[in-house]
Amino acid sequence: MSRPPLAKEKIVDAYASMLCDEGERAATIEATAARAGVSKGGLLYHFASKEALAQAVIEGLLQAHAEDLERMSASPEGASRYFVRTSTIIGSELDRYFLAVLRLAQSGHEPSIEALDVVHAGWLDLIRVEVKDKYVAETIMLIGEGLYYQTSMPGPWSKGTFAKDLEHLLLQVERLKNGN
Amino acid sequence: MSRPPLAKEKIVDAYASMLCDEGERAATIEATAARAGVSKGGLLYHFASKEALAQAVIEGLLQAHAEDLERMSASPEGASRYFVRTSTIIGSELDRYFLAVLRLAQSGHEPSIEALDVVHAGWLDLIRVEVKDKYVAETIMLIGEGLYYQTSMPGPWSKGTFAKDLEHLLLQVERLKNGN
DNA sequence: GTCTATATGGTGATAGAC
DNA sequence: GTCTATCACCATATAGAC
Repeated sequence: MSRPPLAKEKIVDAYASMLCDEGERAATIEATAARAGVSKGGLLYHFASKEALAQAVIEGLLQAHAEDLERMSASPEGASRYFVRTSTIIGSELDRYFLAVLRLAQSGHEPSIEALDVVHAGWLDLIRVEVKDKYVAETIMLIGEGLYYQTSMPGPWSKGTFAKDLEHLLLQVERLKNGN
Repeated sequence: MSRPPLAKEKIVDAYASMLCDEGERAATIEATAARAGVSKGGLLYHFASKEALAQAVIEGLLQAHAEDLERMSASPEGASRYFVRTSTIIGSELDRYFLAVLRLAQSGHEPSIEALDVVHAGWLDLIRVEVKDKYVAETIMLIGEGLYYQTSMPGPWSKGTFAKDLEHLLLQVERLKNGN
């Protein structure tokens, strides 16, 4: 990373944001260029094709994920609580890249599908270090996943229903872990 | 319903399948027509615009959902177990319509967003009839949601990891319900 | 490094034949 | 009810000016 050209990063970020907010259909090269503040030709100088742009988003996800795994394993609250809690955080870099790659995966983009597999496996592995019972660990992971998908959903119901009950949901996670 | 023209139904089904399998980008009028076995013009006789097609998919979801709620509340195993268990079933009519509307919602389609809110609220309401504790009910719903999103994911990891542990996950749901 | 201009093909929708 | 032909517009990508 060190000092990558500013324009490149702005373009990748714009593309990821477009994918999250408006979907693959709307995430055209021209719309991405406009959001990044460059022209179509300017964008295509940095990324020769749309596929190259997708690749950059995937790399952004993998890097943000690696940093997240470090924070997660170092977290005093424990991996599972960290995972479920941060599932309600939308707008972070990790979150935007994850959602963007998810959109690509959902339209059949193979490299994105593989990247998401790696990311999911990484999270579950860390939860299983803390929570020895395999099925409890999986259940906790599913709660976090469900929470994440609900939170990242556009509708008012999805946005409001679970996120405000986070503390209570974390209590249920504790119950699962401790067997009471 | 009784006896709706066969062609119309085949077209809606083709559009929903395209949305699920290939995403909004690939779900063009022409591709949908080809999958349904009609020409572009033939499709546009039944559905004057793409928006009309989207509306039909939403109606299909709401109807399949209504039927699902009936089965869910009549289910001897209980609403929550029914909900989590059926979250791993992919390929059903309900599943395809849900996923299709989800794709539309994720690209910002307002009517789809509203329909999904209704569907989610309907499921949670029924779970809460069985599971009195609000937060336990929400947790169970999240497990089902997480399971559903993992199962509907293209990658091999997502497909295999949780679905085969379904019985063990249902056991965790019981633990949450019964407080042990 | 960034722009404009342009080639080429896809995409939604209309008109009208059968 | 279904088709072909057609239109206007949009998307990706290239070429070349600055």
